[in-house]
Amino acid sequence: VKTITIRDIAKRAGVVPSTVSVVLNGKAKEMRISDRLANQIRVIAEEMGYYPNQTAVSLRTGKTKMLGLIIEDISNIFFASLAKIIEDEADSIGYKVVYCSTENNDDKGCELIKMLSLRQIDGLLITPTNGMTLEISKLLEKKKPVVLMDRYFPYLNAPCVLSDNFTGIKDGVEHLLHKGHNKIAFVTVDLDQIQMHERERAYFETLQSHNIETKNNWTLKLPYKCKPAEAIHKITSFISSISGLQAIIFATNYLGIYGLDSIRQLGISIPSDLAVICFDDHDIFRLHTPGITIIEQPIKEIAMNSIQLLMKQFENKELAVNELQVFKKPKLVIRAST
Amino acid sequence: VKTITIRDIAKRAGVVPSTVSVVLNGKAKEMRISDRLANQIRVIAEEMGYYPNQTAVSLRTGKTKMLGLIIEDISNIFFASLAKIIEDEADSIGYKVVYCSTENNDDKGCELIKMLSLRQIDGLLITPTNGMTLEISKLLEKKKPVVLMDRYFPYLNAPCVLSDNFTGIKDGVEHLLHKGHNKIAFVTVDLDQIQMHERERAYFETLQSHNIETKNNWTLKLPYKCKPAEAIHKITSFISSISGLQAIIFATNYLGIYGLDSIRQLGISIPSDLAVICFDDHDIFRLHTPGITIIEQPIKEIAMNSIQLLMKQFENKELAVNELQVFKKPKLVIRAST
DNA sequence: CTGAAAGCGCTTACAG
DNA sequence: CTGAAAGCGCTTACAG
Repeated sequence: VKTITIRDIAKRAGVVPSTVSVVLNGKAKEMRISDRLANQIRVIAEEMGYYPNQTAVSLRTGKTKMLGLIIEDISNIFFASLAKIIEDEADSIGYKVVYCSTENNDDKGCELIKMLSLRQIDGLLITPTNGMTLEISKLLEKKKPVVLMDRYFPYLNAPCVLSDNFTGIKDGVEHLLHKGHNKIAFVTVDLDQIQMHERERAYFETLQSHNIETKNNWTLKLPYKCKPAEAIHKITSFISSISGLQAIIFATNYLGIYGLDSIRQLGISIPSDLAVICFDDHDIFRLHTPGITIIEQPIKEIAMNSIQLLMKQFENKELAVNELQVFKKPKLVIRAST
Repeated sequence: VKTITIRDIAKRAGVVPSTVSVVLNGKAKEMRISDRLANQIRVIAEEMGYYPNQTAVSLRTGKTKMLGLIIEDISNIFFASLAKIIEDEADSIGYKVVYCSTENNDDKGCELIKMLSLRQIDGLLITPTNGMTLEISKLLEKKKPVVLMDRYFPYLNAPCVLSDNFTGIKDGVEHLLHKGHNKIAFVTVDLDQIQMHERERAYFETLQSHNIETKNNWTLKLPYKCKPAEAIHKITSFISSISGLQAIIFATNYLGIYGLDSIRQLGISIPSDLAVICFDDHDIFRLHTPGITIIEQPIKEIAMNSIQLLMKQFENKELAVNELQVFKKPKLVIRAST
């Protein structure tokens, strides 16, 4: 099956290919081509079922109308949700998106940036790993449109859109304090990522600013990629090790799931009025967690804002300083308990 | 920042661009280019940080090394999991993947096929909606490599890789019968998709083949995109409407989640020994469902097999008849109860 | 108003 | 062994 090109149409219309190109790109007026001829060309193109070869267009124009989405893991519900909103937004401006998972592996992440660059991707949305700093700074030098999401590098002048992790946890802590819970534990994950640091910092600083006692052994740091059984065990013994515990904050929902489930599953006796707050990634989990308070990630806001920042770069607009680091505040959602 | 092309290297090496191309494509031997020169060219390319422009390669060769993944919704954990495995598999053979969500909308699905085609995508992996039949048959005509996943059209000769939904439910039913449960309800979703029909058929036929009574009002069909609250309500009253109910099968995990959660959440009194089986999509859910039996979707097998079938088509191999419709059997996973 | 030409960066058949 | 040329399908600056 031969594909229809601009030449085929030109031949049929009795004009030269460039005329067809001009018409089909809506520049007929500009080039003062008669309406009659322009229309005729459009009709023929339609009849012949012509679609421009995007590869050829890309080679010529240098634009692929494709976005690269580099995330930790597409099968993770947080990133999958992000991916959906990004797909929708990209679609609305005529872009398709190529996704790639870093699996939090620096080398893989850097490789992905290279791969996508040589495919002439127009812009990159990245949830970076720490080891990607250099590669990202190269992109910035090349003026390649790029937006970091969810994580950022303090010393890199890259546009980024983030959860306001600090305020999220701060709000959570203050919610608990307001309810009269002063003895609050904190469960997090041992990941050297800025967002995890921010959450931990918020936990300590908020309590301190309210003159509430904090103790290091009220904090549990689970290894990244901790096996569920191990996580459950550690969380359980952690909880029972603190007498008079009134509340617990899970700094990631991943742990939250294991944690809450573990509690139910093992039937551990914890105070039935233990207040639980969990940093959350997605809607779906809320169904499973009656009685807990969710710090809801502003996924939609992050995704939409990221695309906007990318578009500004496409238009060669300078980003204002206050657009370089955008913080989207999580929302506290209180689930009715059973 | 100027990008390095084959010409720059040629100039530096004192040869003509085609020589560089030949060497860099590993055809130096073939073209009887001296090892010394070949090496020199490779070194220069390396030094200059050369990467071939994929767009140009694509235009010339007609291959983009990109796959299109058309699914219902990337934010759905089933498809996200599929997407991850497909990403990995594609990566291992040097392909990137562009994803698009149909949202079960026929028009959108057809549009996506067109969009991806004009981007010269090398092959398509599709979980089709019913209305995509025509567009897919066009692809087949054009000999465009395509594999349908998870769903298929009985009258379309397209390669497809599917869950063996019938056997999955059949195994589930027989598992229940074996345990001595004869009064089994079935909760499904009102979607005109072949896999849902197969699951329902398996429920009825398996019971009938064992001479077990079935009644139509032991089946609940929820509307697609039923709101959680509504689903919970319907499932709850459905369960309590059947006296002496011994077991229940959820034909999708989506419902399963709502269903099980609803039971807990509303504290409805159901027989504590009610056996529950749920068609499942992904690992993560199993954590939430102690005591139920999962019919586990063979996601990994489907994804890997699909890529293989696509590759065969890339190599212009004819597919054997038994490769045209591949059924991957779900696995029964019995979760320890609390 | 319209046409001829150059060129995006590459690969490959062809000629020496 | 190596080089010159054509061409993938398009867009755009240029010339009439």
